[in-house]
Amino acid sequence: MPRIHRRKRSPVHSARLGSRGRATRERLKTAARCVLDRKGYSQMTVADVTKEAGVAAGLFHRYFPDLRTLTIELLGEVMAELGDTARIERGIGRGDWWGRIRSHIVPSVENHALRPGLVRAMNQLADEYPPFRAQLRDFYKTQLQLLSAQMPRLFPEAKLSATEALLIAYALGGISEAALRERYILRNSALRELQFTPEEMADWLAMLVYRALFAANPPAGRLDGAARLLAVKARAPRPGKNGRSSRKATTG
Amino acid sequence: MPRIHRRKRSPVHSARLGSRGRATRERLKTAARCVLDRKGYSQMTVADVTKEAGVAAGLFHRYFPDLRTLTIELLGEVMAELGDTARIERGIGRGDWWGRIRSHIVPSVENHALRPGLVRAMNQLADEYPPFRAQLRDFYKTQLQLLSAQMPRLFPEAKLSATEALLIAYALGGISEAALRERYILRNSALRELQFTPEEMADWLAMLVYRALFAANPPAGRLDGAARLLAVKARAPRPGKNGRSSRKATTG
DNA sequence: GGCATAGTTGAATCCATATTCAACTACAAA
DNA sequence: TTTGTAGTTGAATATGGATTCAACTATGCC
Repeated sequence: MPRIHRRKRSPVHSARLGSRGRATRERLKTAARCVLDRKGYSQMTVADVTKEAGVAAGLFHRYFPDLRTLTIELLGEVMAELGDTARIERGIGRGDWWGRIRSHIVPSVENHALRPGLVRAMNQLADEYPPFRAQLRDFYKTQLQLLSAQMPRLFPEAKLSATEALLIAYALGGISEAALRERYILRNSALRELQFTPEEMADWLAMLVYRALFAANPPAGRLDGAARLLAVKARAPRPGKNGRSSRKATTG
Repeated sequence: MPRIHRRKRSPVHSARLGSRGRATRERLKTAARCVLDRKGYSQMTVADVTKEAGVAAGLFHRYFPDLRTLTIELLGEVMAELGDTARIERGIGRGDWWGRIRSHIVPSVENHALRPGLVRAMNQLADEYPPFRAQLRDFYKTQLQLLSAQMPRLFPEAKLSATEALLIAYALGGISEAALRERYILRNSALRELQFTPEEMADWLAMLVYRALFAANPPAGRLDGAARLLAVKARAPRPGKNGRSSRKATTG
């Protein structure tokens, strides 16, 4: 966590900047995006950013009070792009759950594939700075609620409360979160060798989410990269009366 | 990330410590466990630990070269306890997948419930220090491989490679990881109000994992807390020929 | 050109923490 | 009781950044 000291002479307000100033401010932001992606938030220093921007160290504080403020501004912009749920859901039929799930996962895969460092930085900042954590949570929540808000009506017999639905939504969100972190952020070499395209990755993850949610495979027509997964399923769809009967599923 | 400076006069080797020394070393470890749980790794300072232990600041370096070393020693011990997979799998029948999944999740839930801070600290340290990241990955991998190693044989028709199975295992691991983080580490207030016991939480998560893996509900006999989830499933088990047909699942 | 203002520089300073160490204390063996 | 050694203390010092600021430069306007 970049140390933040107390003194603070506030930077020049953006509105009072001339065009040269605005340009420099942008240069710093671009540099920061780059450093953030390379080193992550908790390793970033002011010197990293000014060096990357090709600018004297002291200039930083003319434009930003500290690294955290800059980072929040930056990541906020990324989130705004990503979180355009209207765009994500465009063209998805109301009952087309396979399509909906998949089209929520696709941009997330792309984001991890394209700027893994930024995703990591987001998590670091959220871990260290509660207000941003809240912001990030809201961001996810908005996404998750598109799913969880439907659940009670989708499965009336289960009598799910809104909160129970939320728990399920968080859990399902973890499916792609974990896989994408392992593949793109930690760059697990085995997973890299799979050479999945982002599309295929999205197919596989959407498949798992769909199955966890519906206890069934998605409609077979449009599975694309994930069709092979249809064969991943219990051998005996109707096991006997007690748990032991599932022993049949074993190999050998 | 606690700063680690260069100089370093190495601490007294454990073997040369008298009984008083060993006791103090333990006291520091206990204190560190406590601070770690309270503040996490990246906020912890040497002063925190010595203060908690009720000991002069300088004494720390007689026993440990730096915070990271101490933390690794500590978390390694926690992992050793947790990773006793022999114990976890004891008494589980070979084909009893519901039992196996559930009994892997239970200790993880307990760990989150009991010492959420330590789990968080593990992630922070792994994020900041690659060697520990490798160690942690190995730890999970051991667990995951109990699952992924079986998959190719479990679903021969899917022709899963070992790596593809691993991807699935990571993804499934994310289910409980995300839910437990949200509930116990971030202390999401809505989820807390659910008042799930660790047992119930484990039941729900195991249920979702089982479904994602087998595209079916687990055998009905032993679901305990999660029985209600059986009703969470697609209304039309055999949708028509193309994707659109799943529209039936919609409310209204 | 002369002037005013915005923008830039980097050496000086500040700060929170880590790390050392010389002096001190507690204990145990002789 | 003496004395040697392990253990402890906390003030002094070292570090790696962040932050400031007085001097400097570029730009645009008259």
